Formats: sequence, C-alpha cells, structure tokens
Amino acid sequence: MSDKKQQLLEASIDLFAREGFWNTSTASIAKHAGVATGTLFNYFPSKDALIDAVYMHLKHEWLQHIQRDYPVRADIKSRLEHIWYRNIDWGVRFPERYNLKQQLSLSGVLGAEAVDYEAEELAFLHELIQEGFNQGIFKEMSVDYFNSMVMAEMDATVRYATAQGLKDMALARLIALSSDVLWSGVAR
Amino acid sequence: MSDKKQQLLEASIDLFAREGFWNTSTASIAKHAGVATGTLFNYFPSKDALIDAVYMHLKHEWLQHIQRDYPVRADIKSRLEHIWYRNIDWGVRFPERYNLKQQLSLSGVLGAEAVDYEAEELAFLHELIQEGFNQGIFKEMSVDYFNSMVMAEMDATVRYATAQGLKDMALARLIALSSDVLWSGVAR
DNA sequence: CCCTAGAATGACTAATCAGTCAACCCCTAT
DNA sequence: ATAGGGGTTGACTGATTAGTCATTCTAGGG
Repeated sequence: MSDKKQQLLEASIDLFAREGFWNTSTASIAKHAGVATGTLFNYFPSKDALIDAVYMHLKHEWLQHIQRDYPVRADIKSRLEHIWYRNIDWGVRFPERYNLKQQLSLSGVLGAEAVDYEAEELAFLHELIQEGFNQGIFKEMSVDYFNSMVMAEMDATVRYATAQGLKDMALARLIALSSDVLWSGVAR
Repeated sequence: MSDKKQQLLEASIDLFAREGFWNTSTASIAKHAGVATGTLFNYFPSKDALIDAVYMHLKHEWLQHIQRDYPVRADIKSRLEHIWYRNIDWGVRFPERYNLKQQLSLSGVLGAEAVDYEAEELAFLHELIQEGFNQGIFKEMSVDYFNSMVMAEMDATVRYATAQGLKDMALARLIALSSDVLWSGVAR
C-alpha cells in the first residue's frame, strides 16, 4: 500500500474517531494527512469508499491481532480463551479504533463489499465453535447465535474495562471473570 | 405533548432509522411530519436538540415497555426474567426503533442531558442487581459490569432474533435459552 | 539535458444544509 | 367588530460539502 493511501486511512481513523465520520469533511482528512483534496480521490473514488476502506482496514488489524500466536492445536477452551484475551487486549489498547469499528458496523453506511468481508475472515471462529458443538460440550444452540453471544460479551467487557481504565492485574482479573461467565453460560 | 411535536418526533424516528440521522435534513423531517421547516425550530431549538429528544423519547418508550407488569415483589430471578423477556419483546417488535436507539447511544452525538437521562431511569435494574449481590447469589463482580453484561447479552439476542425473523415458539425458545445462558454465567 | 507519463495539486462548482424572519393565519377576549 | 398575540409558514441566507479538472510537479529513461 502506498504511503499516501496509508496516511489517508490513518488520518480518517483519527478524525472519524474524534468527530464522527458524518461530520468529518474530505477536505479536513486530506489536510490532516498532508495531501491535497484531489489526491484523496485518486486513491478512493468517493467518501463512501473511503469509509468502507477504513472499516476493512480496522477489521484486518483486529483480526491480525487476534490471530497472533493462535494455538491451532490446543483444545477448544484454550483456543476460545486465546481469542477472548487477544480481542479484549486490542479493544483496551486501541479504544478509539475499537469504538469506531463498532460504530461503523452498526451505522448502515457500509457497502456490500465491506459487509461481505466480515464473514469471510471470521471463519476460524466459526470452525472453532462448530468443533465444540461436534464434541457436545456446548448447550444446544445455533453457531450464529453462539457467535453473537461471544462478540456481545467481549464487547461489554471491553467497554467496561475502557470506561474504568483498568490495566494490568485488574484487567487480567476482569478478563478471567468474563471468560468464566461466558464458559459457564454456554457449556453444558 | 402537542400534536405537532409528536408528529415531528415520529417523522424523525422514521427517517433516522431509514437514512441515518446524519443525512436526514431538517427540511425532510418537517415535510414528512406535514409541517413547515420553521415549525420544527419552534419545538426544538436545533437539530442536535431534536436528536436528543428522539433518543430520550425512544428510551422512555423502551422503559415503559419493560416496566409494564413488573413483578416488584417476586424473587430476583423472576424479576430479571421479566426484564429479559420484555426487553427482547420490544426489540423484536420495533427493530428500527431498537436499532436507532443503540446507534444513537454509541454515536457520541448525544448531549449531556440525554446521557444523564440514561442512568436515572435504569435505577430499578441497578437495585435489582444490588439486591442479588446482597443475597450472595451472583459471582463477585461490580454492579456496573453485571449491568453491561446483561445489556450486551440482551442485545445479542435481539439482533439474532431479528436477523432470523424468529417469532412465537422459536422466539420463546431463544429467550429461554438466552436467559439460561445468562443465569448460569453469572450465578454462583 | 530533455521528454513524457503518471502523480499531485488546490481553486472551483453545484448542491445541500441548518437555521432565520417577516409575513400571515386564526383564535380568543374585549 | 376589532385588536392582539401565539402558532405557522416557506422563501431566503451564509456556510459547508463532495467531487472535478486544468495545471503543475517529479522521477526516470533515452
């Protein structure tokens, strides 16, 4: 990815998180990125396309963070705990990015491409859940619902940890607690 | 509340849900409500104030719905189940309203007044949770965190039910399942 | 040193927006 | 009948916006 494109994405994330995407002008993004307004439209055909790109960029970073050191061969619980820990870690470390990502996915501004991108990359989580069901360790429910539940509880945990400014020990304790709440909720 | 004010709120909810609040013009709201643009500003000093009012209106409706037939004297679990059921019922019956309300609360557009309004009316849920802690039936965690968890799981359930178009029996089964997941997650 | 192609520029435009205000309408009290 | 006043109107304004495009710049091959 070219320098300028990267700068434009970074500037967009900054400003979107600070002011909201709906009242951040393309002019201010270009200025903040240190390029001319016309340049923005060399890289992104429209503001909507830029927003989509920002979303996909954030999602990609997030997934990269989660998949780091993913213990492919470990048992289900350990793998789920890895995802749990890494997700919350990302959310707490980059609260503006985390929040922006959530906001974009709820806002209804994303184009079809960005929405499709969603499911595709989360395949490894789906597989993990499916495997759990095959082994009969979870209560009976659909994979999709299980997945929503996991995401929702992670989200609640990230928000709480960020609001309280939890770090280190206190954060580790919250993560352990939340993981326990999830597991005892969904396990048979 | 005057007729026109009610019409303006209703029109705003419609259009905000359909197009997003950030690209719904005050002119289109007035038109949709059957009044002149100037009239809107007789009732709301600015678009921001209108958005706040929409949020508070939705929140009020939601709380009214939840508190209907609230079994004040029942035990903790029953009361929590009542809230659970009534919340999901509202979300599934009014998906655009539900979604708009969530979107507004995440968007950062709400003024201080609307945000304060939040905590105040949820007092009865806080009390319920606190009572549960006093009785020692929940795992050790903060009331706020418990509260976020409850909201997050309800949210996941509403979203899933809406996405799948669940009704009647299927919906009742999902509600029972989700309630069980929550309870076995948080209970000691 | 020159030439060319693609990247970068920023002044510009056409459209849209929130909010204003002078005029008007209609109801009520005198 | 008339005066007054609060509610309603919609044309209007000044500001802002996404996106364009003629022009300038730059890097690299000949």
